[in-house]
Formats: sequence, structure tokens, C-alpha cells
Amino acid sequence: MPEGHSIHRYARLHRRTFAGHRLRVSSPQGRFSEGASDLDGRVLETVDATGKHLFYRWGGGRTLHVHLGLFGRFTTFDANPPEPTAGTRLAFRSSEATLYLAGPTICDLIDPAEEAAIRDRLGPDPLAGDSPDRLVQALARRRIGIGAALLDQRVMAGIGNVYRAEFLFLVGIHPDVPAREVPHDDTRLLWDLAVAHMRRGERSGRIVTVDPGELGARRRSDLAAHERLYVYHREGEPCRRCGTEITRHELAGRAVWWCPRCQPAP
DNA sequence: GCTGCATGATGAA
DNA sequence: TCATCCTGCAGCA
Repeated sequence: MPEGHSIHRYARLHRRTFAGHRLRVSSPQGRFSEGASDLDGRVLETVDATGKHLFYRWGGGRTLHVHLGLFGRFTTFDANPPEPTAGTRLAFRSSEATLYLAGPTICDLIDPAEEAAIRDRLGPDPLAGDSPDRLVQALARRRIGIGAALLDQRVMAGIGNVYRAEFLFLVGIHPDVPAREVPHDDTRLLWDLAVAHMRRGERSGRIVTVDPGELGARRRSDLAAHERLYVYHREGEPCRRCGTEITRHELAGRAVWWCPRCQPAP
């Protein structure tokens, strides 16, 4: 679930639901007990996101840093929440809503220096109104494939495995093309696609890259994952544009998909 | 009940 | 490149 669009969406939803409220905070699982007791009874002032990182800002100058990693998930309940699962690291509760967090890679209180260090490691975020200049510069410096470069959060913050595959298809670039050989115009196009698609993903909560004209009359919400995307998880299926079989390959431990005809090998 | 898999990232080798 | 950490759930028996 969690690519940058989901993270920014969580920031917005959690801000709307919990900001301005004095919260009861606990760690049912026990692995965030100290932090939870520090936060318990404080007011959550605001929530913001950069790339895939969430920052919850509390009265008393506390900042909670959350990174969902691959498995992390939030669940929210209006009232009468069920018992938390054994893996529930963090629970917030206002008088009207409850939030559970399970499986995050990171859930820690941090100080301003630690936050600065996190931000220093992040490239431009398409959802933060950043300029693509740093993306252009970062790609120009790398000999690794563009596919590998796009998952590096120092290159571009917030892209994950789904968007990587889809954006490369939309730009028509093979993942193995060396990053520094990608024409600047294509890099700009990649950025513009990222801004447009991730904004849409932030609003809808799902990734739909297929052009509406190609979706037919079916409602987006009815579509299965492989119907909303051009290449991700579609190995062996025909390319929507040219009919060629989509290919899958392992790249630095993560799978990547592409159309061999629309995205010719370097 | 067990296995495998997932939209992530790090540190060691 | 590999091992490791973080959970839940679908697909099996």
C-alpha cells in the first residue's frame, strides 16, 4: 500500500481526524511503550509528510516519526474500535476516533537534528511542490539503471515499485537504461507524470495509471489491480498499447515489469 | 495450520 | 548481493 501518495493521504486524513485533539496514546504491543506514555494526554497539533515519511507534531515539541515500510498499515475506527491485534504498535484515541498502527519499519520520537538528517537524505517529492531540478541533477550523476535509480529515495522521494514500473512505461523507457543517459526532456516528463498521477492517487487512495479512455465504461472502483495498471504485476499479459507480452525481471531484489516493445532495451 | 508473498529500507560482506 | 527487520492475509492442506 504505502507509496508516497498513500503517505500524504494519511497525513491529510489523520490531520483532519485527530489534529487539535488531546489524545490517549498507547502501545498495545508494547514495543513503543515509552514513546506512547510520553505522548499520552498531549495535543496532536499537526501531521505532515515528506516522501514516505510521516511526522506527527505534538504539544511539548514532540515529533513522532513513522515510516510504514513494506508491511506497515493504519486502520481507523469511528467508534467502538475492535481489540487491537497482537501487532498493534501504536494506538491513538480521541473522543470520536481511534487509529491503530501495525507493522511499521519506524515508529519513534525524534528531535530536530534527527528530522533534519532524515530530510537531508530525501530527494524532491512530487507531492511537496518541489522542483524537478534536483531530480535532473541526481540522474545525471548515476550510471545505474533508471529503474534502480527511481527506487532510491535520494533521487526522488515517494516513488515505490508500482509507480516506478508505471512511469517508466508511460515515458517509454526501459528500466535498464542508464540513469544519466535519460534525456532531460524525458526526465521532465517523468516528473510531470509523477506530480499528476501521485496527486490523483493522494485524492483517490489508489493507483490508477491507465488512461480513462482505455478503461471503458467500468467504474474505477470496480477495477482489480491488474486492470488499473499498464505493466505492474502483468507479466505474460498483452501490453495495452501494442499487444506484446509484458516482461518481469528481478532488479536489486525487487521485481520490475515492462513492455519490451514500448520500452526497448538499451 | 502452514507457506509465500507484498506498493520498503538498511547494514554487512 | 545477501540477510534482516517489520505484519497480515490469501491460498492452500
